[in-house]
Amino acid sequence: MVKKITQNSFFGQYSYSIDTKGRVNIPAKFRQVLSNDNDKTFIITRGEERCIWVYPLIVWQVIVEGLSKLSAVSPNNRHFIRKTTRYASLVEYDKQGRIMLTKPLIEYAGLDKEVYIIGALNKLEIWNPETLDKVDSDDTNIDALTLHELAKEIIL
Amino acid sequence: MVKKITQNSFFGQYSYSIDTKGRVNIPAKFRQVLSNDNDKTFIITRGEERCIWVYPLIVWQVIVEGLSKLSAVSPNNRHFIRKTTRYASLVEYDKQGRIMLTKPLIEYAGLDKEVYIIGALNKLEIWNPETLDKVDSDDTNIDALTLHELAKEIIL
DNA sequence: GAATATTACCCACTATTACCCACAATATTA
DNA sequence: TAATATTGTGGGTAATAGTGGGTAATATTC
Repeated sequence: MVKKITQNSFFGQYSYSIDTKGRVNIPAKFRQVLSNDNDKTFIITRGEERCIWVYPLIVWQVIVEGLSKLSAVSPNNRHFIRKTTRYASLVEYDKQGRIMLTKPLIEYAGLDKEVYIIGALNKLEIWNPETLDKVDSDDTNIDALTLHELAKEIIL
Repeated sequence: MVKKITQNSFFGQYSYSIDTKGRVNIPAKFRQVLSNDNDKTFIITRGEERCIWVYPLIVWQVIVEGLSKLSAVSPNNRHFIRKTTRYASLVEYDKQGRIMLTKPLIEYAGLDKEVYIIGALNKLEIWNPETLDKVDSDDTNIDALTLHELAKEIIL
């Protein structure tokens, strides 16, 4: 039995392949820490930097709640809400543990046969390996000083 | 019964071997000081300088808590979270007290049959002996001033 | 409504992992 | 010192995981 403490908490990088039908396996390690009330259901949507974000149903619901509290009067908020929900799609995994990705999302993330699936705490990310490596090595967006501050607060 | 004060606190260096299935024994001395709530579970991940870091579940949990407080909206935070969690993997030790290392981590640390397992306070480190010796004798990375500062803070 | 594409639901095969049991070497206890 | 328990290491086997594909049901298009 899986510990409560690790539920819906994902980390690690895995290499998987998409088949001709657009299906990808959800890594077994991730399926094992899903809380039961997710009911095999994920929400897939556009992530930042050309990846696909995969949220367990329960986690997604919390996000929606948060969004609904944002006032729709502010243009910023409206934009953020639209951006987050517009490309979202609900999927269930099959007997073999695979979900089917939508064509628009596959295209958005530029996915080929091989993909990386990485755990990002409350969600998963699906990447074209090349894209991830590029984003990873490109630290022009990253402020080294802030990183250093973060590292001081969180003892590794 | 083990004293609270020594729980999840590791010291010393041991020599062990990895078998053909990628399993390594967790030294008995280390298993004995694990707090029960770890439930035989570790998180293994990439360490600095080509070693593998092995965190008891409870220790890791504190790190994750810190990370969860960071918003994913900031690129800096996303980068830091991904960097920290990307190569992590949850493992349990078996009846014989062994954990199974993942292929990517074995490769990263350049592990052969023989390894050193050393206690590093809140975590363990698994090294290829050659790599450790090299890192150990090469102190060009060490900033003497920082060492001096550390020595002032921590009475040895 | 017919033709075509898409999806849901099976089944099958292979590689990997989890779960045993075994045993020698070392440590502990009587 | 003899007996017993623990530790480190190896290996066999059943179960699981990852991947591919067939086909019937459903949806879409003309």
